[in-house]
Amino acid sequence: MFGEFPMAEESTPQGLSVEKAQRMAEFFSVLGDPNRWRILSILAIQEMRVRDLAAAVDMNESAVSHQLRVLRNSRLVSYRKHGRNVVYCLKDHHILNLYRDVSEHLDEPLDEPVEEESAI
Amino acid sequence: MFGEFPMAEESTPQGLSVEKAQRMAEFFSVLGDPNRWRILSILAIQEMRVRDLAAAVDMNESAVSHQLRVLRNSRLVSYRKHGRNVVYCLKDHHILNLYRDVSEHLDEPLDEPVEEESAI
DNA sequence: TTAACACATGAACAGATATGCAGATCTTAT
DNA sequence: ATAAGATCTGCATATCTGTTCATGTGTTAA
Repeated sequence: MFGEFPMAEESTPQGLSVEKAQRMAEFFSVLGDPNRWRILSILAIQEMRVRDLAAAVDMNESAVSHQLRVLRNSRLVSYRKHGRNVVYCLKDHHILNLYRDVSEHLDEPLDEPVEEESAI
Repeated sequence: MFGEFPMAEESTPQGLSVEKAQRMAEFFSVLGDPNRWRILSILAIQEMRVRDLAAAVDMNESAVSHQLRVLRNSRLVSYRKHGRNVVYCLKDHHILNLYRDVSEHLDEPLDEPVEEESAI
């Protein structure tokens, strides 16, 4: 199930390969920006053209365009052209699962380290 | 289910609040680094002290310690002290769900924009 | 054709981030 | 007590990232 992310013990655990870790990190970085989340959350409600999107998130149209490119490259949004307008919409709804999972995580309590007696 | 992430249409869709988007982004940023993924993936296999972890990911012990602090602050790892050693382990296994979901996403195909006839 | 509009793109700047080094803390061993 | 070991922390720095401004491309309207 976890591919390169085995749960079984080994003598020298490898974990993810550098390449896979890199790809993971690249994707999560895309969701590591608040403005991209705001854009995505609006597109989850309704598709919208760039101009209106910029107004909705109170951002420069250019900035939104730059961010939309990032989201396109990550295949999180798709788009279609309406004359001189470009309408964007949420493409991969997997993102809603991510939102839910992380939302739950953010509500979990924080706990303290445990002190033990003997050394390793 | 999605809290501030409603699916229903509105006259002026709001999407996530700036604050919620910020918290989301902060968490995803933590997973936006390849070395942190490698650390997490090893801790998913077995708990480990800092020194061995550093050797396993071929990183400076200081760098690993810095990253572990980030992971601690995000409550992704927990730790316990064994004498002068500190043993870290994966705390929140939600991360395995995230890994699975994103892994699937990364394998999805990329498609092209659709050209339409009339303007908006 | 010309002008206005919508969006994309490239360069540049400011702010954020990861890493390495040096030093500090705390623990165990001699 | 002294030394050595394991980890953490503050600082400096090189790199990355997001935004803005200016410009470019393509489309609609006059």
